[in-house]
Amino acid sequence: MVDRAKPGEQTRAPLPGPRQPSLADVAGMAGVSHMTVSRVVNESGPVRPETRERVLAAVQKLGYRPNTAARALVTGRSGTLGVVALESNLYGPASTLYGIENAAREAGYGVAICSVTRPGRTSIGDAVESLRRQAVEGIVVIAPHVTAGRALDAAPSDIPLVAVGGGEAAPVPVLSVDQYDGARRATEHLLSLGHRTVWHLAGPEDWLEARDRERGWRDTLEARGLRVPAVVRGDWSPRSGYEAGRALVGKRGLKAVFSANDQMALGLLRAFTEAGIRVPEDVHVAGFDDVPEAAYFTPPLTTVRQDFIEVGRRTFGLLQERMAGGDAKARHLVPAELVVRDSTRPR
Amino acid sequence: MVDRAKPGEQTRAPLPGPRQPSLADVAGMAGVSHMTVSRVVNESGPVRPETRERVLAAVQKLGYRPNTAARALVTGRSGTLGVVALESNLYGPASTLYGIENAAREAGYGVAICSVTRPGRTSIGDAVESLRRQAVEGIVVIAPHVTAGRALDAAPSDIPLVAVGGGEAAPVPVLSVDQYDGARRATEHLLSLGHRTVWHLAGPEDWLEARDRERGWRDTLEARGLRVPAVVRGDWSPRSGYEAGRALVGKRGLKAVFSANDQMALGLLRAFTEAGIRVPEDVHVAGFDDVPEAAYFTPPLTTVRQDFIEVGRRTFGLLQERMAGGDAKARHLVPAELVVRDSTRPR
DNA sequence: CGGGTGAATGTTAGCGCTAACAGAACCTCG
DNA sequence: CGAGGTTCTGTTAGCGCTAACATTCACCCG
Repeated sequence: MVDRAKPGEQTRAPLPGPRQPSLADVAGMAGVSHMTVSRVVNESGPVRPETRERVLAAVQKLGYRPNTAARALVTGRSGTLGVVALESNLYGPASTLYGIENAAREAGYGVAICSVTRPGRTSIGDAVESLRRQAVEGIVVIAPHVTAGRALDAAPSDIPLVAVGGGEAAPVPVLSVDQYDGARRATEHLLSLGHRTVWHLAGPEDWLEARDRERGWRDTLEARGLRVPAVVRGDWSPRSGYEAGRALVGKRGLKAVFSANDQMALGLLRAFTEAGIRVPEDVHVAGFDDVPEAAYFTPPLTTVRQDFIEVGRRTFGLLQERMAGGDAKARHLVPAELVVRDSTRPR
Repeated sequence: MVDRAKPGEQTRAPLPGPRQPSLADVAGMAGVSHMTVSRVVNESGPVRPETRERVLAAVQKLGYRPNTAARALVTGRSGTLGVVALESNLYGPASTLYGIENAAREAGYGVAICSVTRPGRTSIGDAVESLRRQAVEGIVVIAPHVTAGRALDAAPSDIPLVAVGGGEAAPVPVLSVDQYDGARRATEHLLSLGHRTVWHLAGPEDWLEARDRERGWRDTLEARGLRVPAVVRGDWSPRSGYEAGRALVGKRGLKAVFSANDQMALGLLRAFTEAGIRVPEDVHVAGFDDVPEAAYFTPPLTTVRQDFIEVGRRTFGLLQERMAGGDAKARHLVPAELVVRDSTRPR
């Protein structure tokens, strides 16, 4: 399959007015060759200050803007990166995207995006392909999803590609927050309050982050020889947290719950409130993410902060390295930080 | 000022391996001219089925991918749109972006983004300029901000540009949710519960959305000859809502509050809870946005839903129209919908 | 059976730019 | 003063593609 999209074909009016000025136009006005203009514009090669002035004046006057297509054609570099974003309206992915985009722009790159709703081997492959058609020089896949990991197995090897939050086995460099350690910290914090065990409201099974967090929780309990309660599973949404909360109400020995994200924790709190269970008096609750709202939940939520902006910046760095020829297959971890609030106030 | 960014200049390794296959390569393998290949690939002009087969096979075998730069150079069309996003990690903007991107991709366009942290005439201008350097064919500015509106006054007229949530006076087509009407509905709903008046926690003064919501609230009260309490102002964040809530506690006649967004409403709820004021028993609260969390606040929040995905889709439609030569300067409104929940349960 | 017709294919030019080299102008120094 | 730099500027070619026109070929019809 090859590019068949012909955007706006029928609808487009003939291009308006006189075309954009070119190097030649500027050159004509400044009385130099187009090559001199190119040198001024790109600051490549020596130009007499006086000549430069004339050229710059002409550039200004004509409103000259380099034609990226022509430049890309001859240099083979488009100056654009691509980002594949899964569920990009979620807080985490959106912030990560933001971080990447900022870092990229500072380095002089443009960013093209392609979002995917339902993950899967094909959809991510399609997204990558769609970006390649836009001639991106490198790709970041924001896809903390198991199938995403599998999709990466089939990742093209002829374009630099890095992933955020991908699995360990991914055949590409991966950067992610240390979910495992974050979960461990949250669980230990809950245990430090004197509980016999900690329940876990996990995220969807096919999300790597959900798995890592669950593993961190489980390992912590097991390392201490504590009972590991059955996992309750949600889908990240507040609604699923609410439903899980209703299911948890009345469980014997329910004293501490670690939710795999803040939104589900919110649902939990809601369900507990409705059932007359008080947090933190009766049950302690911790979340994950530290969304801006978390500090204002009822009660304010103890949670694990992920610095998404930092993740975005470092991801870009990783991609840049990769584009420079480095082929680190390594997995890079950004530490997570426990933020203690009222939902785990000691009794 | 002209493009001076030279991405990855020093770091970049010489391009790896043999270059990407070109039309000529495919042509050679299929035993036809490059022009025939072009026709097959673009489905332009007649090609004998048998020839097409051969060409397609060669395309497949070589992994041919059209070179966008070359195509853009000769056609003058890049197949890319640009989106300037302000605070793109907020729920609303992120969702809008998502909607635009989806609609654009379906129509065969790629999307380049450029986010801006602090708005202002220059920063938005810079963003637009940065996108133009990426040769986008049209631009959407997501910037529900007053200064954004002003920046749009200086918008270049030689590229199709539309805005989301811009002011009425903007010299470009604007699409937005009907903030005024939404605020009116929320206020009337609160009044319908039998209150003498409704307090308002407004958003930042320099946001158009904040202004429209405030106006909707004020007009509703004034139309009924009701007392208009002094506006309390926040910055959209839960924290500012919390602070506003503390300021409101103890005000005489505080029975109903309309918050300009859900996050601030969350802060309000928090402050009220801490002060022993019960919602909805003592005070009624309504928000704006209907973020996914709103239904799970304590108590679940009555709010005004904005369909951001729809906004995104329609914005793209507007831009497409504009690119086709239409020059509707009109302002398009998407209706907002009141969602009633427990925070305004009648007493 | 010649000439018209239309479908299928090929040829050519050029989009705007940069790389690579070629030339001109100016120095420096023995 | 001229060989041998240096600095500045110009010329040429070609990136991969599509638009426009040119050509070929098969076929139909009077």
